[in-house]
Amino acid sequence: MPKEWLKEGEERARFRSEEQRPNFVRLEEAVLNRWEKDRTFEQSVERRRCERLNGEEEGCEKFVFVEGPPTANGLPHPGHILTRVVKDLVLRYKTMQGFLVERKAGWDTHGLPVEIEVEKELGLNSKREIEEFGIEEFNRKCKDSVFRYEREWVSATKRVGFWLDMNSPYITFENAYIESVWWSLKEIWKKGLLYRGHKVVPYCPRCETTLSSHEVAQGYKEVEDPSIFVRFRLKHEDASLLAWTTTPWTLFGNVALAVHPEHTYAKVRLKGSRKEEILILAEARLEALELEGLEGEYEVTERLKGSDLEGKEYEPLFEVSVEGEAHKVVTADFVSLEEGTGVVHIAPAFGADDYEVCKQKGLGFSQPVNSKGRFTSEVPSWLRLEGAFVKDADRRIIEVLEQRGVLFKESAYLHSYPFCWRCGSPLLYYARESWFVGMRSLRDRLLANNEKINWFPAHLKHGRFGNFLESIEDWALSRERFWGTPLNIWVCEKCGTECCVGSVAELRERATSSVPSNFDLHRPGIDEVVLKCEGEGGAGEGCGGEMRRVKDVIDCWYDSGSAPFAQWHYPFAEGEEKEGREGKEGREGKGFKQNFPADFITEAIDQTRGWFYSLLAVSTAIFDAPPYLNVLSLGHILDEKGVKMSKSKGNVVDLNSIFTGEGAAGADALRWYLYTAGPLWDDIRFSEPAVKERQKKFLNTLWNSYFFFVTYASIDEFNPAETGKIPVGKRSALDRWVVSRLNSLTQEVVGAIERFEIHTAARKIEEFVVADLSNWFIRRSRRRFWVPEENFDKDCAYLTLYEVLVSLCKLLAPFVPFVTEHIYQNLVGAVSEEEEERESVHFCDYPSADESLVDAELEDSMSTVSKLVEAGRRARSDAGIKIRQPLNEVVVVCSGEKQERNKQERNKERQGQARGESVVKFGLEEVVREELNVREVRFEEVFDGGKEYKKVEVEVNGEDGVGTSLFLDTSLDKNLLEEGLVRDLVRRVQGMRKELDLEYTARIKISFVGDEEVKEAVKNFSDYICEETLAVGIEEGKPSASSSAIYEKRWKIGKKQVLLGIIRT
RNA sequence: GGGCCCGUAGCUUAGCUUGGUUGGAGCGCUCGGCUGAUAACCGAGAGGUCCGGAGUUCAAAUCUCCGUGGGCCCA
Repeated sequence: MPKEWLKEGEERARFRSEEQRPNFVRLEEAVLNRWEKDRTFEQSVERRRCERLNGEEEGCEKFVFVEGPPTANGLPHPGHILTRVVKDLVLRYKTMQGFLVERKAGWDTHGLPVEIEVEKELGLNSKREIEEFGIEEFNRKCKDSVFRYEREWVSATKRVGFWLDMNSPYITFENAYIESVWWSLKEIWKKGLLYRGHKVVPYCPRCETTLSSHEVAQGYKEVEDPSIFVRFRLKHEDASLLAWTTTPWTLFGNVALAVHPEHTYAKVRLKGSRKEEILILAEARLEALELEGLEGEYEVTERLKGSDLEGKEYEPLFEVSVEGEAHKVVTADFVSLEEGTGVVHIAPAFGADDYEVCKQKGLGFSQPVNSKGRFTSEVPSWLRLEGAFVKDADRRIIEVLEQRGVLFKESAYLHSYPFCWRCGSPLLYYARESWFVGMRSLRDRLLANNEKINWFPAHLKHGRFGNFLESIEDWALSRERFWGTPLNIWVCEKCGTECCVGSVAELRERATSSVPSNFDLHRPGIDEVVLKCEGEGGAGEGCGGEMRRVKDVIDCWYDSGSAPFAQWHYPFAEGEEKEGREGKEGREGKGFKQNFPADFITEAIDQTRGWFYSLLAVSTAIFDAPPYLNVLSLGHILDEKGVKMSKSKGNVVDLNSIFTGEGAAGADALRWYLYTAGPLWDDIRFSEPAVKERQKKFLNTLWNSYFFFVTYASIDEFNPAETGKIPVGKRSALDRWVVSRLNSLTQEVVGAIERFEIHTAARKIEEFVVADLSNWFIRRSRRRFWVPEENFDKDCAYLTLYEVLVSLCKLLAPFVPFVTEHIYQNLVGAVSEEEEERESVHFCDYPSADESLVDAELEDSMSTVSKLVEAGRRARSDAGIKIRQPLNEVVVVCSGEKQERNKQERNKERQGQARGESVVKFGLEEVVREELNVREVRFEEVFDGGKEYKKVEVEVNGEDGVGTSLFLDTSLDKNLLEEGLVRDLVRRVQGMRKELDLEYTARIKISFVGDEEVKEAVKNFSDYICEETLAVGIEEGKPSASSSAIYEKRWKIGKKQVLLGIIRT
């Protein structure tokens, strides 16, 4: 650009020059520093809070996100990084789309896993030892432990570029949070949904604690247990029901026998060698008898349905007292015919199904085992089993059954049985008293609220999650533990009245002694608070006795399920609650009502029955509303072998090696890898080389495209602001094509992100960058940039590339926020007049497709062009003529319609010229001509090439492509050969310039030694050679002076030897 | 044991909704070409029981059923 174009005193805008091979890690760290310094994240949010729309100040629409709180008592795992970068992508995208997206961090801090970690550290082994150690101190240790790795979490979060407000997070152990949880529990209590009951839970008798399902799953072992078939004699007829069990010790707790109501049962008369008797069992399980060798020694005397057996009474096996009705046959759907006899022994103290069926049928309860897993005095004394561990008593029990003549058969049974993962004791399924939330009665509401939620992937809605809701159980809320939100129920020691305290104020009001202002609501302090019995409602009708808190804490899933309101200390936080989100007012508030329901949450698939459920459960119980409208479930990160990464397996990749150090890939590379690996809901097989590969493929190509632009734009002193707007319609076909592709791409990307098909969006962008932008547009345009003089087409090329790069930055900003920020700040920051525009790509609006710039026909034609070029190259390859050798022509044979279109395209250009517009040189034909290095491209309907022409079929999409073929003229004359030779020389000189690492604009002198043909070729094409290589001259002979400024190299071109020397001027 | 998801070249995967020429890419491998943006790129080649079986159909990677291997959640 000539200097004289500049107005006087005007500073020339220059793009900052770049390294060809950037250190992405350093680049990212620089961007992070700048974000920190400029408070870019905070600004990106605030700018949407109060934006000028149509001249009026108005807050933007909210897009509400709730952070699923992690626990910081362990290091962040690649799986956590995945959720963080997915959240970040969606939230940045929505922000750029103009939504106000606040992002409050959260920490999940309570629960058994935390306690167990601390127990390990302290060397404690049981609840009793914790109590001896002191609950206060123990809980203090727990509190410390949950932030042990906070620093690592915060730094990892920042390092991957997850913009999250970690300065004011919600923390589940804080009093305010607990108070909100208490409030919600009281709401549930007021609805009569919080009740005390029994639940059969996996229980370790040695540790005296229940185990969570996760812990149970860790401890299954294959063991051999006794398998016994036992007769239960009917009271009013001469027959026995035959039942099967693998846990003889549970027979002391027998209360009933269960049969399936629909299945057929057989009355069987045994005869032959055995003592004659009548047994009843499921017909389908008669094989149980046959296995006993009774084939042919029994006959079926009667068949009846299970329901016919209901109500029959039988004689108890042992004299154990039962509270309530007992020893009857009941029907139950869970009775299976796959094992046993179809008659199931029911002990409500030792089985969840057993407990449920007894409750339903109004039967009693018997608990002959204490909390240490030992028999109580309920067991008849003559058995001498009192105090014995239940699992050790099986042998003795079998002997007694044998003696009593009720043992029908005994064998060994190999199955998997759970053991305590910590101490190795066999677990018992054991009925414990527990507090429940009556979710079963809310089933229909849960299902109805689930209908209002969009699930990604969709199958979860009515699949895994829907099925789970269909058969929802009451929520066993209480835990007999220490570190958790204390259950806010107090019971009167005198009259048994229970009350639920819903706030700290209420606690203070009803306490018999004063509660200090900074009172910690955790155990053990809260256990000391005694209330005065004023009846349930606290209206003074109580007995006046002392009320003490039940000792339980609550399931920490309830904590995180309360996040939508508890993070705002709802309903206690004052002055922030205005209208709800649906209303027109008050959308700017920070309170619960402005942020409910959430628009979006995402976590890994294992949260389906975890957080995704606990949120819905709490929200349904209290507000009867869905807590989130869109939920994205993510897959897990597996290691290279496809095994889930976990601490215990030791296969967790240390992500620090990706974020820091020499040759590390960086956060953008990691993000891009995770986004492109596959659908987010599928598991990802993670490997570091794969991350590197993504970087090589995508980030480097993106960078190179940018680098190319910056390099040449600097040489040419191109400034988009000065060039001004050139309507896309006036630019060359190549420009119009890439702009069309960009807009098509934008359309596809936005659509894919909306469906959370992030991988589709990312892969489409990658394809565009690598194939369309870099390998086609830029490669094809190289010569357009290389022309030394000013020209309209060059301006078009620069402007087009510039615009595409800037748009691409915006399109990519949510995906790879660092490199796009860096590129954007150079491209736009260097030239834009608008202060706001310059600051950050993340303040920009997300691109939307301009459909007027999409030219499907042109895209189609270009794809045909590339097919023709491919075919031409194949033809050359077949003919053994390299691309550098110019040829006379190619002839494309295709339908008349196609030719017509081509003609139109050419006419358009000519009309443009006729109107005096700047010359648009690059039509599609031109692309083929240059790519195939031929002097002419001809289109014919029919062509018979003859033997000089190499014919190749072309595969062209669409109907008019049928029968398209290409003929390459392979004939060579002296002039063509000479030009080919010259191009070989130019190529060698360029290679030498590159080896010398010369400035792009450096001038040189060339010397050469070669045969007569070389001499003649150089003579005829010396201008061309000089122009291409920026040489001031080319001379025959060895360079006169041998100095260090001379670089000589001997080349073999075909069969010729050529010596080339270049001299810097 | 139950529910849901996944299985395509040595590896990573597209295609499956709506069945229709010869299942398409990338990495890696062999050969050739291009290149003063590129760690790239282009052309040719080698590499597939589309997990197995059955069914529906004129036609199945695609739809249905039954297996099998893996994953997740729950018993």
